[in-house]
Amino acid sequence: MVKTSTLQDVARVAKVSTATVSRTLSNPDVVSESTRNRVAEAVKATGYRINRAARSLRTQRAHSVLVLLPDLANPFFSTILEGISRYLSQQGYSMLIASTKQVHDSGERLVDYLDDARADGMIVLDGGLAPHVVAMLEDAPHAQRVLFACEWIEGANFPSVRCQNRQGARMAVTHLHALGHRKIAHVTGPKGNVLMQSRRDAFVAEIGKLGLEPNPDWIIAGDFSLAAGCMAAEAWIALKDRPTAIFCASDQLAMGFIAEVSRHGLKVPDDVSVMGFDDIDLAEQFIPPLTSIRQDRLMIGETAAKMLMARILSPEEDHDDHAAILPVSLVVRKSTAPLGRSVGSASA
Amino acid sequence: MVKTSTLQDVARVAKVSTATVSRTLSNPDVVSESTRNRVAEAVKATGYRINRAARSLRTQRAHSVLVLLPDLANPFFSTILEGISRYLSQQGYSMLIASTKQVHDSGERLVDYLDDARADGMIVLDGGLAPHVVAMLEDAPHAQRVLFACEWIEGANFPSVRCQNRQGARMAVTHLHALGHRKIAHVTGPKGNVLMQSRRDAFVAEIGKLGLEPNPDWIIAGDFSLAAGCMAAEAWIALKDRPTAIFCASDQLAMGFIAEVSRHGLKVPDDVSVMGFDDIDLAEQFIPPLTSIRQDRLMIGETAAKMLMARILSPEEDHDDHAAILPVSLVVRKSTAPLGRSVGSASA
DNA sequence: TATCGGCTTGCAATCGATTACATCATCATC
DNA sequence: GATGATGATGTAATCGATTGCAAGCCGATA
Repeated sequence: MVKTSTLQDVARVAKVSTATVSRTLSNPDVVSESTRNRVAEAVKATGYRINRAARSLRTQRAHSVLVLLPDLANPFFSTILEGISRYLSQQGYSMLIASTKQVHDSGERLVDYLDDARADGMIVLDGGLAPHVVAMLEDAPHAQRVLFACEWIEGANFPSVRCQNRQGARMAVTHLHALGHRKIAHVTGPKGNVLMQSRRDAFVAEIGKLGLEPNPDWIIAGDFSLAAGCMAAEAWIALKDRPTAIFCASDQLAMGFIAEVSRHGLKVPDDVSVMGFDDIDLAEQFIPPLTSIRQDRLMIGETAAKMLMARILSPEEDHDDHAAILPVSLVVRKSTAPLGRSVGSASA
Repeated sequence: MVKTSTLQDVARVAKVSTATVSRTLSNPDVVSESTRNRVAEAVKATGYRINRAARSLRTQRAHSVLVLLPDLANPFFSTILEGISRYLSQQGYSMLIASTKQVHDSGERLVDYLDDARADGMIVLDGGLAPHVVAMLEDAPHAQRVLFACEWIEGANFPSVRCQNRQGARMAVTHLHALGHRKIAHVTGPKGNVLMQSRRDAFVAEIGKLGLEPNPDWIIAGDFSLAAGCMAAEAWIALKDRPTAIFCASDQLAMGFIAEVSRHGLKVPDDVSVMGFDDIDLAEQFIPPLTSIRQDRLMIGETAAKMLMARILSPEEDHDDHAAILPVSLVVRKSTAPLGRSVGSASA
């Protein structure tokens, strides 16, 4: 922190009281035009910058929002952050970042961020919070200030921004079915994860709806990671009756899957069609370019920031937008292909 | 921000003055044990949380650091952020994030973060700041509070954390040379970028040192992105005399390059060896797994945070660690192979 | 002319924590 | 018993901005 001029300095130069300067800055309509000009000049002359700590103390507003990630190193979140930050900075708010793991390890409590005037609200991108942490957040008056994005907590009542996970899974199955595939497998996300559940349940439902044979062996447990994708590929290879198409719950899973089957000399999509979920930036450049379900991560971020800011700025108001469900779309690329193009001929 | 109990409340419960409570919390040694216990109990009873805005106002310390990225959506930075955040939170500091582009677009000035008491210092991951922005940062007393990581500003005097870019480029050339390659190309980073310059210069120097023919056509201008990698591949394909190995200035470039040559029916590493720089998470899972120069991004982040914190906590002291140069290492995977394994036979 | 309302502006309290300085008790020393 | 050192605690000013209230000024109205 660096010494700069204060309201007092500006007031002295403009020959008015600090009250007038403050009003000029935050509510210009109530001061006369001549004063306004004088103050504006004084501000320029002194290079005045408001002291946010002082303003926060007085107004009880931190003017910043905490974004909570399960894992900072996961590239999936970066575009969401971009969206959040874009809206926040437009509103004069700053973005604090922390990871749930780190907060936990350092012995801090999440609610501290709210309680100690560091943040006015938080956007949580982690549906895996421990129950006692959730309980603290649910306690009034914190609950008003918390919003979940992407993931959420089953049974809790926080506002949230989600994408159409079930719809995405349905689109995936429909796509593979339309290509002629009848034996379709699913590699799931991590156990207990709400996204994993939504996508898996919708997958199972859609399989049933299309009259396809449900086979428990064809639902392979994973965890969204590249490594899990590799392991899923091993599991798939070991199957006696191999599905011809795989719907992975994340792009990273799909990439790991493809990498591993390639190592075994199998080709995608010739030997097996594989698709992902998320449409991360790299999906397009992967070899083969990945068919995926696209989420608009920028919009997720912006929507989340917007909803939270609305609640922060008018806490009294009844906000009826309790959950924003954002659309997903199917992006067809090269990792999925019609059944029979070469399957059967090439079981290496 | 949410109403909580204050120092006053604790003082009342513990039947001491606020001064004593404050001392107990920040400098326990100077209060008697009995008082200390009484205060501790009162803190627990009231659920007291320090108000950071008030503390910041009084101490002139924001207890947070701004991290400035060129682009939030770039996954390269996420692990660095993890490293920074890890060290900061350990020190009781928070991490603010902004992108240079956004700050610029919103009309804010970077120095405002320092001037308005939002941050005590900043870590800049963008070497492409406009000169007038750099000039403002160089002005005392800001300069003490700014540190560059990964990239830096040529000619400016900020402390910085870098990795051995030149050494990395040398290792790359040596590796390819050892595989028998004699015609080696380089796809560069963006024009004007300091990393691009370091890597390119070291590349050129090493080519000369090994007695290889320098060919200006074999230095292809890129910009670290996937798309640029694709375009570089086009350029390479169009060459009459094609180099047999390509050293790309980033992994994304290498991935784009490989994707594009694959689309043209060429194989990596059979038809051409390609390697990247950075060793991002995905490099290992790419097909083929990417040979790369590894930077320890977690350590870059931690080191940067540590150096900056040292300067923030004792600004008087003379810090002699002006630039930390972190080691890189060669990670050999499947995208590079000995010359002649099949080159020449397969110019499809 | 006295009164009133509207518009501007100033005074001063306030937000919550820190800290220089003063005070007080205790105990050792001469 | 006076003196002073030591340690523990309290008093009150302070950081810089905001805002309720009061006051001053103006012209309009009765």
